[in-house]
Amino acid sequence: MSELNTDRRIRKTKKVIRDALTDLMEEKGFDGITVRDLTERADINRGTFYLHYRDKYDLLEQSEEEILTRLKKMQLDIKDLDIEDLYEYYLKEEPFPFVVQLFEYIQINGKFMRILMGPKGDPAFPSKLKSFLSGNMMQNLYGKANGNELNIPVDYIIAYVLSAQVGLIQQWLNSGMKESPKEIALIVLNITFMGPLQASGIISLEKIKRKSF
Amino acid sequence: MSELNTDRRIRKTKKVIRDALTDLMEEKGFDGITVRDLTERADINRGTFYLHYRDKYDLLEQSEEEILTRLKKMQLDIKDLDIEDLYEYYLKEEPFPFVVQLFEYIQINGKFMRILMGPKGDPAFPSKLKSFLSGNMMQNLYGKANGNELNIPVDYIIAYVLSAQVGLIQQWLNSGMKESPKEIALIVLNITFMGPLQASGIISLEKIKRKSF
DNA sequence: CAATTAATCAACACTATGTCCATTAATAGA
DNA sequence: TCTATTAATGGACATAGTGTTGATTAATTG
Repeated sequence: MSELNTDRRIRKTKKVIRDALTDLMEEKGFDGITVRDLTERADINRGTFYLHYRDKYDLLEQSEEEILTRLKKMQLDIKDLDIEDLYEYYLKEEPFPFVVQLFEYIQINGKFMRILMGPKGDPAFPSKLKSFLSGNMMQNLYGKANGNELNIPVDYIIAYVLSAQVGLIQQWLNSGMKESPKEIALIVLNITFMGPLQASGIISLEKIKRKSF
Repeated sequence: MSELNTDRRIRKTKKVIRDALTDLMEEKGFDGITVRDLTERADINRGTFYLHYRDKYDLLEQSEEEILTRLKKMQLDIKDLDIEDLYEYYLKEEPFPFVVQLFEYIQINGKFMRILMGPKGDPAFPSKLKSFLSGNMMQNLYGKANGNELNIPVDYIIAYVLSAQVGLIQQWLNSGMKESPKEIALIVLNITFMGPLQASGIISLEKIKRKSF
């Protein structure tokens, strides 16, 4: 409900504060920012800041929360995602719709998310993004991945995939979002399914097979 | 040379400050820490801190730098690493020695690195670690990965692999370093070579082959 | 147009910063 | 063991940021 603020002044104030946050984070990093910095940059009275946020941490949290809750809203219809469904898309060489949707939304908040996940950003945000992605895609992996021949603990598989996917998002943001959401979603699908070395053609699929298999 | 400080007092002071940094970062996150906090926790005079560090950022940077330069020292003998060499290890089911060495060193600084890369840590450290890993392992991938059938830009492959590997390191640290450096190095090798879904047995190698190939 | 409420301004006590200086204590080397 | 050196201490300083308050001004809504 905090979105549907009726008073134009509040909307305007919150906007300039958040714009100031984005810019200043890029310049000096989040923990180099003071409330003074924010209000000077936003050209508002310092007291006004405290009318809306408890402190700079509250501002950051609210800004992140807004992004994550909107992401969660688009997630509802794919709760019972199966690896076989994904496989169908892989065969059709089509990106999975949810992932396209995800990148479309990321694109909207591109600048802020790029900074948030960058070296001057919030060290907690990648974890938050991972646990969002995890909620979507990882449930049924748990079951299927047990008892694999190499005995790699499932947690490592999950950590690998989540971290890699966040890395792809970061690379996309840092390189200026040149690919369309569809294109980048297809890249994600292919690398994830084939593995990085196979998808890039560095190693052929045949070479992977090992004597022991 | 800053390591070989002859004066015992300096060594002692730096140690208690860095221990305080580690503990306080775990408790309240780096940017919640004040110099007062540090010196109270370390039980030294506040002025003493400024005898050794310019501010808390200097302390963090020196602490990270120490870890990274030591890492770089062990890296020298594997500069001309080839993907074929790695492939030999993969076939022999043996971890690559440098990676074992890497995890042995990480283990020594386990607690600090875990916190540094965690949600209360330094958002810049994962990038630093990536660029270290990149210096080692990525040069010759650039050449080989061009002109792959899927036309995935090489930067995405690299971002994927680096991010995934950092994710494995984090998972290892966060789960208490239960696997030996050899074991975790082998896990890294297998997942990287086969891809996560294949290594975990979720998808068979045969299924990956696609009509278009 | 009137009632409401957001934004401003100035002031407050408080905490942290980084830098002094004089003094004390520990250390290394002769 | 003694001495010169230098690290650590304790206290003080100006400066800057924090979060809150109360009185005042200005914008917004219905």
